[in-house]
Amino acid sequence: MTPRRLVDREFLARDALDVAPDLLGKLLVVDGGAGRRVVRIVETEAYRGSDDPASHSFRGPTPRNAVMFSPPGRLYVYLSYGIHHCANVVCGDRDGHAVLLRAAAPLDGIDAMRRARGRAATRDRDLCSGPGKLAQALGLDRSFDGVDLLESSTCWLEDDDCHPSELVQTTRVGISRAADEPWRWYVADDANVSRR
DNA sequence: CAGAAGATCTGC
DNA sequence: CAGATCTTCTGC
Repeated sequence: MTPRRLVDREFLARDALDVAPDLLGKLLVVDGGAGRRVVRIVETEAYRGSDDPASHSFRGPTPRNAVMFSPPGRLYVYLSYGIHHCANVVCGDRDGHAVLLRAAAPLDGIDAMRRARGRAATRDRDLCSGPGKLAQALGLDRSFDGVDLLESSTCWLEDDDCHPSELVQTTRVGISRAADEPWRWYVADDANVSRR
């Protein structure tokens, strides 16, 4: 059994543009009531505060996005379209930067993920192949907003020295403003990436 | 205070 | 391809 190495604060205290590609291949672990669930991150997007009209933090702090302006390493979780939750890792230096976790490969606790996802999830690659699916599979909701991934015993990021061979950089999904910025990254040829 | 938009997903 | 579903923010 290899020792667990957490993604550290310094790693996350950088521009979202640097953190987003570097989070590919890292492990996200949720150890809650439904048992231990582990996924490997395969798709991310950078959101860049006041430099990014598509970011929730573009116009400064509000009650909803307050966590985005806290120190790096917190989870920012919001409700999307009144139905789905989306989970982000706050990064940068209290400047509203965050990385949206868009897709992941299920590694452990797959039964729990399938139960959480319900009827639509038949194949493993349908469990976490989108931000809403990922949050649902892992049970991440608004109650996780503000959780410190470096201090929590329920939710954290691990580095097990997995380095994806080839990354693809392209434009972000589902936004209307700053739609041309190439701030989305995913692992090439990974079956769990959204919209394939 | 009303209205519109929204970092999505699913089933038809 | 449209409906689900509701919170948040903006403009009047």
